[in-house]
Amino acid sequence: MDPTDDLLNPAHCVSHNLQKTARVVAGVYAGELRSCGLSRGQFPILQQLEASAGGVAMSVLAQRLYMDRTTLTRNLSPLERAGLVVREADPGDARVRRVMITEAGRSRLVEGRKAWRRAQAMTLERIGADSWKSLEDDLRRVRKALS
Amino acid sequence: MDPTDDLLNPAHCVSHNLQKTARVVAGVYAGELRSCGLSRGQFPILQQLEASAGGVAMSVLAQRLYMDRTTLTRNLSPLERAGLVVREADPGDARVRRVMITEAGRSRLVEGRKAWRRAQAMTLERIGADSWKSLEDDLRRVRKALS
DNA sequence: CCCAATAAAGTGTAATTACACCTAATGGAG
DNA sequence: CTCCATTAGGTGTAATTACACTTTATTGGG
Repeated sequence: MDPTDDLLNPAHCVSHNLQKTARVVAGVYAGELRSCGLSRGQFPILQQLEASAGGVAMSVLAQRLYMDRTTLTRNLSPLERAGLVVREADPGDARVRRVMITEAGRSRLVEGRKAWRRAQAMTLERIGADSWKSLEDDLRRVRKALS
Repeated sequence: MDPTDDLLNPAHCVSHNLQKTARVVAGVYAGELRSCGLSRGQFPILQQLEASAGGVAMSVLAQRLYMDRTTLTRNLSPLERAGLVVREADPGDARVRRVMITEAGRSRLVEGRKAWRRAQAMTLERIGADSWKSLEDDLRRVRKALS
């Protein structure tokens, strides 16, 4: 008997298991980040932008975040309204819009990282650092295998 | 040096790693389920309702799905509009609304499970069934540890 | 019995997600 | 140089997520 037969039961759904675990974990981070006015989705965007000197094109940023490009467009709106990022035309290619973090964005990130670190430390303590190390590798493998 | 120091770097964020992996995987399932008119979020709800004979209270259903109760309220709207579920008052407690799957919901689930099984088989083939077995256990442990 | 604490559920608002579709700019084939 | 396939990006629409707040019903202490 094929041992994967058991896994073809909806209770073992890869998508739903990841989804609901992500929801539970996101709650911890959202709770800490709220104190500095950042949402769980905004922090990774700013974090990625800080590491991208000179700005980065929408499509490239979306790929790095494993995010749909149109989702990123919507998610940047509140950040732009808050003055934490700017979008400006690329001098070499008029189709490209380069996204950049502002000074206000950088200083918000300083606060954000403190909150994030509390959430990460809290989470690691509860699930175990070693446990997370192997889980993180497994998740990376899953993304690589499917994209 | 504390080996968890390295994990306190935003690149190792538990929340974001789970979130982006969930997004990638969800794409596979959404692609297959679209053919039968169910979204990635609707399938687990119907699946859970089919296993709950006699209907189930909103709060209980939300807990079983590791979902916020108010999120569930919104997610049931399209399902109710489509006639796949009904909400009716509990005879014993007027505060409680029992959610039930309809006949139309059950027959949609028959189609949904075929689509789901394709997505699950496709995913397992790419990430490896053994790999998923241990990952599934780890994810369950994470949920248990945080909720 | 009465009322305050608790519990179940919905609503306002806003962010997150993404498919289908649209516009505009680029660049290569002829 | 022209034309059109390709690429970058935004918009319409709709589902997903969840906090703060409200409403309604139950229940337990006095």
